Amino acid sequence: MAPETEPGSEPAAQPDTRPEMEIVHLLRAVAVELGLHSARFASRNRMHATDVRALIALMDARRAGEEMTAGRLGAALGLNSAGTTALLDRLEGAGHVRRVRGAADRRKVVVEVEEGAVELGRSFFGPLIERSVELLRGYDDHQLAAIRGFLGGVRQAAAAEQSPAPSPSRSSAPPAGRSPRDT
Amino acid sequence: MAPETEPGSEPAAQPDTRPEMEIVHLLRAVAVELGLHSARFASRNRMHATDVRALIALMDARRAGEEMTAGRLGAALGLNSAGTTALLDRLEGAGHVRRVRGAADRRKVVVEVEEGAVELGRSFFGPLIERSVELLRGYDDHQLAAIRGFLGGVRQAAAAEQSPAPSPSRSSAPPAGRSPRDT
DNA sequence: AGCGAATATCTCGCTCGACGAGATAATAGG
DNA sequence: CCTATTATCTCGTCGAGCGAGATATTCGCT
Repeated sequence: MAPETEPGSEPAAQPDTRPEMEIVHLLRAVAVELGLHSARFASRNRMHATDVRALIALMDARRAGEEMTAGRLGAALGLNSAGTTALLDRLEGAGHVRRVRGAADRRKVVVEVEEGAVELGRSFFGPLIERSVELLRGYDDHQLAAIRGFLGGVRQAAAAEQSPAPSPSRSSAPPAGRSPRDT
Repeated sequence: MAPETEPGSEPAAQPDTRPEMEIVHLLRAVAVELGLHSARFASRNRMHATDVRALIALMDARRAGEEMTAGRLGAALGLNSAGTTALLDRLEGAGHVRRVRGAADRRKVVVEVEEGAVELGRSFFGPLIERSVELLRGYDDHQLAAIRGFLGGVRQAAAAEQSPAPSPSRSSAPPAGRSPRDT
């Protein structure tokens, strides 16, 4: 039967000592640490987690050359329209973004990141990115392939995990596990 | 002048095309995906992000054979005592944990995870962990060392990052980073 | 053109997680 | 024992995000 490990205490299922677990926990630790890093950036600039996620989404879009509308941003963050409006009010009030009426479709509100916010982000996340690149330079192609493969595999596993309906998955993953959307 | 990339649009600083950036972004994507995975677990079980983090902290402690008190848990999550009490009320109400008065020090409240919650977590995160282990088995020691090294390095970089404590700007930016703690 | 349906965002009222301040209970020290 | 300290809980409040619905703009159909 199950061996007791701590008399007088919980069963405390034995730990799973496979050597691979070390890396699995390490990955989780990195994810947590990156989250805390963002949180630090947030509170340091009087923002909340959502605001930071929004800025990142906006910069990603900018980098990709696409314009980000209020609706798309809200969808990307899993917020409904009311929450999105509140988010934009906050970001705009803080001077991080600017609302611009859509040129083609004037119902839309295109959200543009202020140069200052970009700079703010770069100054905070830049060093971490540089350090990461530096670390990666120390590995050969065989190793880089492993890192890529492992991260890509975990990402897929975490993303695809138990989805009952294997319907056409849009290119950039929908809100996942969430879809408040109104209207 | 900086070369224009998109006429009629923002300056949109050019993308940083270094090949290492692919992995950097991949790591970020994994972190995001793991976060969403937890969020999925949370909403599927009518919990919030904090509740899941709490359960994880509790199970980590359990695995390490330490007992987790209300105070230590709150500190680990960055909650103040009021928030911690509310959190425990929620978790206990949902039947995921149990409050037990400290045996030695009866002021303390030891939080114990119910077996059902452990099972719930295992059934949700288990497959992802198994898949990760499986992926890792496909690499040789040289590659595993790279994965470990990279993740460990990024973790350190994200954790240690800039904390020079410039000047205690009390009233305006108190929570800075972490440790609300009251008392 | 003209009108109703669809779409994009905003406004209002509410819920609930988290905070600050302080109350209560138990322990440790002299 | 009496006081300082520690651990948790209670109470009142703030604010992020939700649901419902209002408003503005565009699209499709006849």
